[in-house]
Amino acid sequence: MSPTYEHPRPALTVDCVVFAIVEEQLKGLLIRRAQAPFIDAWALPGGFVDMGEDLEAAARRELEEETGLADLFLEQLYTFGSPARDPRGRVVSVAYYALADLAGRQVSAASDAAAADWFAVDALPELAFDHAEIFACALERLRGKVRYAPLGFELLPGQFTLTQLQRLYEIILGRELDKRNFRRKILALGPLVDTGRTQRGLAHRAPRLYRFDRRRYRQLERDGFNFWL
Amino acid sequence: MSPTYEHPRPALTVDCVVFAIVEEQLKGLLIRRAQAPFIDAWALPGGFVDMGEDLEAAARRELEEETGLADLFLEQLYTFGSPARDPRGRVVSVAYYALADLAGRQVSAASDAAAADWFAVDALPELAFDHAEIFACALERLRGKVRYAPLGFELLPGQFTLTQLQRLYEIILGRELDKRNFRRKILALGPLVDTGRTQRGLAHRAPRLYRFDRRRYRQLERDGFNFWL
DNA sequence: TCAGTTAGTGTCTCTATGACACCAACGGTA
DNA sequence: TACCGTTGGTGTCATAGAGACACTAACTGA
Repeated sequence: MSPTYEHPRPALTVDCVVFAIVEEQLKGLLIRRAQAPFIDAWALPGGFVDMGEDLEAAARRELEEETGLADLFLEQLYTFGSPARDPRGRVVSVAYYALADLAGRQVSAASDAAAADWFAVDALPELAFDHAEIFACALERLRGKVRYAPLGFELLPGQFTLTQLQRLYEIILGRELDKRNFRRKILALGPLVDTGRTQRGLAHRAPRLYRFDRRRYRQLERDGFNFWL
Repeated sequence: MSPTYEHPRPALTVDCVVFAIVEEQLKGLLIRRAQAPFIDAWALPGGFVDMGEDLEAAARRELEEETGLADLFLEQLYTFGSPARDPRGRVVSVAYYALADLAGRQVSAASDAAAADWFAVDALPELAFDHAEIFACALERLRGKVRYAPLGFELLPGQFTLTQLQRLYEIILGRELDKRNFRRKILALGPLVDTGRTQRGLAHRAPRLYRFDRRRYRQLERDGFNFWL
């Protein structure tokens, strides 16, 4: 009844919730808006999707433009489309969440952003649009999915110690875990391999470095097994 | 840099994957398209989102217009936005999946659909656009989520027997379950309550009827517990 | 070399899961 | 009305997984 080209169209944006472990806390990345509406307010990095551009590509582009971060783990979260969510008019936003390993990456405000900074997930400032809702949705997803999918490794550098890994899970899940039980279980899963290297240079006993073997994980996944904590 | 109104806009649609148990099989609902492109091809029910209309509302509207089904459990699935997924131009589609209890509902083709029918999920015809991919995504989600969320009950009428419930899980998961273990576990969870009624009129012993108590389930969920099979 | 701190390891108990077989109750039919 | 066929409903035992728990080893810096 209604050919495509006649239909009135909502505008389409992408928004990204980026998580990282910073200073022993789970934090999210926000930018300070340099434009109206909500000028000077904190918001999620994101922006309009270009014609001919894939949604995920748009999310990656906006993320890099506004924060300098590239090549992160990125997954679609949910699409927010309440008619009144943007004062400029009808704007539908496809939200993504991303995980960054903190290993010395520097975030740099750029493009439409006047500043970019990390905020503890339970101490966010007021956010523009419905971004608080999007953020909450992403956090819930992360906390839920980390229990049955190997997301945690995306927040660590390629090689890491078991203590780091355990701390990471404790931070995300918000409760303490038993060291011996944690190690027993996580090593029994299989895809964690000892690199043979140790981390020297710290005061105290040098811990072994492990890495996560994605090939082995995919194999186990196919055989149908149960993750996890 | 780019005010909303100047930005070129993709068209926005919703598509729905509707599941039900029909003739002891998990089936999905498809419509036969009455319009170009893909005229006469089987496709998912769906269509363009109106300006000012919420996304979920659009999904429900299209579903009712094209199949006559209303008031189903409906949840957002994923948003598909490859630039080339629609030959008419850039069309982004927000996909939903729905669960219908088969209790005598009749589907009726209407509006843009020339016909509507149920197909076993492992014996689908060729589908229009990228609808085969959307369908596969929905099926994977259903099979995954049914194991840790009480989706199964949405596929049954308000009162049901434990045998029906067990059959349902066997059909979705594709494997047989032990009757005694199934009952032990599912009753131990709590939110399943005996209505005191039995289903009479069949040949053979009259089974008890149970219902799923959502209030009680939400309570357990808050206390943080682990579902499930 | 010693003090301080983190890394790394095994056992036991309890709970959850999976395998397994029989009697009960109803309707239909002879 | 009795009996046959079919589905409904129940308990135990053996095994595996999860959680609680404390000490020794190894490194750095003073």
